[in-house]
Amino acid sequence: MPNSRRAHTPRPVETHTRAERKERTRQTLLDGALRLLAHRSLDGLSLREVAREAHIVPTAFYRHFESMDDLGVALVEQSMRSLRQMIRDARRNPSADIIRGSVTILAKQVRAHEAHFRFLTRERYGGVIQVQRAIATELRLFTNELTIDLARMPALGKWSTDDLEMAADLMVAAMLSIVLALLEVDPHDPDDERDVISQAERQLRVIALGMASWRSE
Amino acid sequence: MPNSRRAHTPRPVETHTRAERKERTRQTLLDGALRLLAHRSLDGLSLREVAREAHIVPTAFYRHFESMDDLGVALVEQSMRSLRQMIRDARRNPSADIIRGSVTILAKQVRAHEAHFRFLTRERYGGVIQVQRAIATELRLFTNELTIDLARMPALGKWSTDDLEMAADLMVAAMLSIVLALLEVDPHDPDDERDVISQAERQLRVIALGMASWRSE
DNA sequence: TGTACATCAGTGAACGCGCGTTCACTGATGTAC
DNA sequence: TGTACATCAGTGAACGCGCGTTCACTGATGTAC
Repeated sequence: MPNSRRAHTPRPVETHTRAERKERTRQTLLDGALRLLAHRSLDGLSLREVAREAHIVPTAFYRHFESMDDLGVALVEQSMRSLRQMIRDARRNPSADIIRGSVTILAKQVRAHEAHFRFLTRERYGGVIQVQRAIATELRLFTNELTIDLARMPALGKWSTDDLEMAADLMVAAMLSIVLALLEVDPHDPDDERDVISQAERQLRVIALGMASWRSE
Repeated sequence: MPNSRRAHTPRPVETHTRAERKERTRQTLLDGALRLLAHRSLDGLSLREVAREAHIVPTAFYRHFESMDDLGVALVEQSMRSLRQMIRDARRNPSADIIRGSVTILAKQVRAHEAHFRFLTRERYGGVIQVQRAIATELRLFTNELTIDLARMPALGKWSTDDLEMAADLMVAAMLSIVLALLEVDPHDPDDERDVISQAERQLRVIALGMASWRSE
């Protein structure tokens, strides 16, 4: 017996439970929004555009999000998963050369989740206040974790908390500028990308050297 | 004899030539737009809002700018004047402690032109491509000048151009993150501001120390 | 200095459009018996 | 397993609104003589 359902509900695929279908549509909305945000900011994106991109009627949007701001926050959460994954990878990294290893992981994650990183860097100071706050909070967590990692290093055992934070903050600033450089580089010019990575490594090495000669009070 | 002009043309002030009046209105539009951009991005700002803020009918906007994008680029140019002024101040600075002097100037300029710096940092990755390009170009010029300054320093005489650029780029990244921290700090909490400035100085000192131990190939 | 005409910054009505949001609805999926 | 009812993701018409842009205009300022 062939499928007798009418084509009212879109995409009569193999997943049939309501919850699964709903989750699928939600993800379609998020993916579509992220696609539209590649070259624009959340501020200039309309609910109707996002619904259109997801092949859904505008009113159905409300079954998934209260507003575009709400969707923005969900997008931050999803993008942050990429960021956290990166940190976990870097932590697990047993590489002898920590700097080279970290930059390699950074570059790989940025390439694998370009849209997410583009969204995060753009909205960090972009517009919607809730979104900005969500990003700021996550970045502060990142800096705090790095501070703790630094505190555990024998060479920095005598540093003041203040100085550890200062150093972690500087390293995060350097990494952010590396992320931005990676996103700006022509993604299919391996030479340019190699240059950016080489410069990134040297910048982090300069910071490490500076930390080695630093005398914390 | 009292002023016999009818109140058709707004604000019958002492400047009477057409050119002066026009320039004044143009500036009113720019100032109003900057005010509206304090907490939002250019992408979400409408022509009619800007006209309203300047007490002008929407159609009169076109006597001054072709479009909102055009106004955006003009705003970049104006904001960049603050940035360039800062660089000139820093260059002229005969301070014994270059780092402390530079950070002081940076903080002063940011406080004196908060709206400009807020606009620049927000739109750097914000939306309108022309605006982004204008900002990126100006920042590259800044980095290039700093590279030349570094090349002139005796201690760095043997550095490769590549490494000089790497170091200048790192310093600019650090300064940008300082600007962002200054803009985020509660502007009327002098303690917070002092902490940010102190951290900024130490970060630049770490970089300087690192450069001192760096062996350029 | 006075007159006649040109310029042009700002006006105001009008347009068609996409927007966010409301509402009553449909019909497939889920559940209780 | 079959039936009757509840749930709810998605529909489609409708709304009022602010938007960018056009157009013909006004009247103060500028210019030529």
